[in-house]
Amino acid sequence: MRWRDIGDLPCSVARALSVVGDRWTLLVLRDAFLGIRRFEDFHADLGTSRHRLADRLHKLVEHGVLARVPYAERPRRFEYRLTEKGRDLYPVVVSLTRWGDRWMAGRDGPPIELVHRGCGRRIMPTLACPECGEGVGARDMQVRPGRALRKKAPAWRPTEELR
Amino acid sequence: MRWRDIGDLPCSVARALSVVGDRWTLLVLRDAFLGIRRFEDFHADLGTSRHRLADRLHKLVEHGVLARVPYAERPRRFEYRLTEKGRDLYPVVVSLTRWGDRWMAGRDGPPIELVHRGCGRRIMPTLACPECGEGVGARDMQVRPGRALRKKAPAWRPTEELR
DNA sequence: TTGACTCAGTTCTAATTTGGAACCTATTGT
DNA sequence: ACAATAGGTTCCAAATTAGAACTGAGTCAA
Repeated sequence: MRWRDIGDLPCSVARALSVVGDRWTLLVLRDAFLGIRRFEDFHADLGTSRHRLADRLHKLVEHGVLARVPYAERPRRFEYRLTEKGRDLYPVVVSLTRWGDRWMAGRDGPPIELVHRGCGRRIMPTLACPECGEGVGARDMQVRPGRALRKKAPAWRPTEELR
Repeated sequence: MRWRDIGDLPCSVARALSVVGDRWTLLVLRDAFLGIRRFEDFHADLGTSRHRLADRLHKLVEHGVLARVPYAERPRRFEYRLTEKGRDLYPVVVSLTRWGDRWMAGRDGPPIELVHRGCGRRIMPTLACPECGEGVGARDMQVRPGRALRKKAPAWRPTEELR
């Protein structure tokens, strides 16, 4: 299977990765969440080739994750801002940050820290059940096919448990 | 900058992506969270080349995300199981699922559904503050440099807000 | 005891993707 | 007139990937 076809699979992870699963794309988004908006700033921060960067930015605009909005006329200049769809990728970036902090940090600890405006404390957001509020991990969740899958492939049977 | 050097950046997202940011790797992990453990099963489910698959599995074992454990002698056979480090990537996979469900699902809705064992309800886990329990999004969090960065590059100044 | 089959790979080649440097265009500033 | 700035595009070499074929160790059935 070719990578460009993964977006057609009946799997939300695959579909999400068809948008953000390329090299650099999630780092572009990390920068966007840090407030970076302009081509030259992305380029300076990422160190990727201008070529790749232009391609990634345009692809994210195509997918509606970033919006290309003018910030100057004469000469016309654009910047790239997160849309709602883009901001909604925050949990992905935070989850990667959290994992990197826990498993890949050097002796000096995490490179950045996050403060929750709501309660003022330094925290790293975690996954929780929106109904009962409990924190959840892989073992707390059970999978079952949704309507889309029951329709297409009624025989599909996910394992009882995530392990 | 070459992709193989991103793990050296003082950024937890970059370091995490140096392990799971390759094509297919997060789909391998999705399968692992669905209970898939054997080479042939991964291969059948993913449709990637055996070549790539073998490479990705071994790389994940090297990084301690999967463990290669024997499940048969004569002939010796191994399966790949999530370690604690691997299970800790659950939030990344769930966040991608959630985003894919919201923004990329077809008319029939999400391909799979999750049930929280704790409260028995069908939910999709969300990000929350572990201290106060509030759900959090990009705009609720503020960034500041951690000790590692204050030491190395005291002038580094993240933007006031995530937008 | 030959031959088919299973599982978990490895090897090879062609096609695709990437990285890096150089170049382009419009405008402003000196 | 000349350099600088911002945001790209073009080109090519190098790295990565996809797909098919092959390997090897052991089992099973006739």
